[in-house]
Amino acid sequence: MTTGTETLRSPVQRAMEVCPVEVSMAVLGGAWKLSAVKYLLERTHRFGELQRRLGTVTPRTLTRVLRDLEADGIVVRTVYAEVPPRVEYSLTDLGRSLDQVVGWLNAWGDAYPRPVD
Amino acid sequence: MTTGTETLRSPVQRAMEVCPVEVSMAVLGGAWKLSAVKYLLERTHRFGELQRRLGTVTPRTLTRVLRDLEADGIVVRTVYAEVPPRVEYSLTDLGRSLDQVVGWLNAWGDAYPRPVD
DNA sequence: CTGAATCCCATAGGATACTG
DNA sequence: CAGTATCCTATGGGATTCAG
Repeated sequence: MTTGTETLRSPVQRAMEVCPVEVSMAVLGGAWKLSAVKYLLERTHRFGELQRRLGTVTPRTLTRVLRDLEADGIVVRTVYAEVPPRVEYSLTDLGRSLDQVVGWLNAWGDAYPRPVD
Repeated sequence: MTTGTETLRSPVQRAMEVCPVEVSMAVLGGAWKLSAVKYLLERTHRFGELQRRLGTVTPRTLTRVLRDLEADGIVVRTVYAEVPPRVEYSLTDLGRSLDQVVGWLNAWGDAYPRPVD
């Protein structure tokens, strides 16, 4: 399985020099990224759909997040030549391989202990 | 299970407003963090041991990483009143609960496709 | 040995406004 | 609708030096 890209983003490159877990974090770390993947595991989404489901993300940030995920081979972006424009985001095989991980991270974060008042 | 702390770091607080996976990333995201946890899952480490095993981390950064993990209830720091000083880092129950996740993220990062030359 | 102090820079990510 | 463009700030993280 390949990413479909020839050049890796520099954070991912640097992570590879250190440890496999760092590679995972270089690809998946950062705000909104795993939430977006979580929704895309559910089904294909349009840009506006993702924005609404994420709640408070700005279009600029969401664009960057999706572009990174695309560059890292997680997401595929499909543009339809229509008016008004329609762009759909879905997961690659590599993206779908995150199913288990996302499930566990979601469960772990959900069980994360809230401090007592 | 509680963190032992009363106040959460602000990134974690903000993540809680969004999604459980964001909580996980707020706690585990960032350079060196998961690598440190990975080694601590193996056994207790002294500061210098961790530094050497991580390879190129600076003491300043490693200190911040460990302090964050401590504040988030993942790591416990034990200071021995000796000369020269000895400080040992180990995992809390919450930290050990990351065993599976770290294993999976390590495997996923290891299998992450390198681009063809 | 285990940091703290200081300095520095790049990046992440929000706010706001605009466009094909 | 799906972004760009511009501006801004906070913070993450490295380099280097110093200290108990």
